[in-house]
Amino acid sequence: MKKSFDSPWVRDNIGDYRNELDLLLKSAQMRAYKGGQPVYIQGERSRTFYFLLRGKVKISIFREDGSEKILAIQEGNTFFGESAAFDDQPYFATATVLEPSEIYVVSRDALSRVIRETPSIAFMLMNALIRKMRLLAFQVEDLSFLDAQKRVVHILLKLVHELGVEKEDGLHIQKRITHDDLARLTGLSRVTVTNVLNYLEKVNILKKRRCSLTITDHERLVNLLGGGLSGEEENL
DNA sequence: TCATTAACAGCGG
DNA sequence: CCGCTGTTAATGA
Repeated sequence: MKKSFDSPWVRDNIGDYRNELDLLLKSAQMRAYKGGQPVYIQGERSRTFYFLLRGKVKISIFREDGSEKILAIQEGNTFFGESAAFDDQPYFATATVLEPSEIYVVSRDALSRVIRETPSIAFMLMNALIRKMRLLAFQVEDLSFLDAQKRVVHILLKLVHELGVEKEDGLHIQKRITHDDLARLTGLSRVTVTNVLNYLEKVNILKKRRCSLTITDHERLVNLLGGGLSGEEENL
């Protein structure tokens, strides 16, 4: 078994389905989006879904008071809004473009047409959907069972696994991530995230600069998470 | 006890 | 100037 490192930072949904993707995108329309624009909003009904070719999109759930739970941050070669391809329920989340992006718009009708000719296109989408389902399930697990410190530790492990780069002083997370981002990803308050990060720095597990983190002692970070997570590898 | 909200000050790009 | 961070006080489960 592998550790549950599926990161909310989603970077490729395609895998071995290059040909299927090309066929699908032939019947899609490309649009350019500026940063800050919404692609769709929670509650909207639509018969179109999206493929992010290049750029960055945030998928999140907002409440009336403005608080936000980030479900995923997606970069190039990923699908989003897939629910609209399959049923008539409104979108359950909001998709916001974070930087200038090129996005293909695919209609449900076009999808069912190309699936009839090339059924493996359906498997491509199922593959993307299952990966997101797993990602969401792991977030539900953390929200249900982990305390604040472990939630921060786990998101750090996921991010470092997905985005980590070896540096002289440790594993560096090569993305601009604020304490606020971590709070919205983990369902914690910013104060709590800052406190945990300060503690981890005090005990020499990581170094932080503004918007940047370096893990200097990965092993002890893993130990802080402790056992008990499903899918976690046993080292006997 | 642990975490949250609100508020504010200092830092720095 | 504005966004990010560190910190405190008050409040709640």
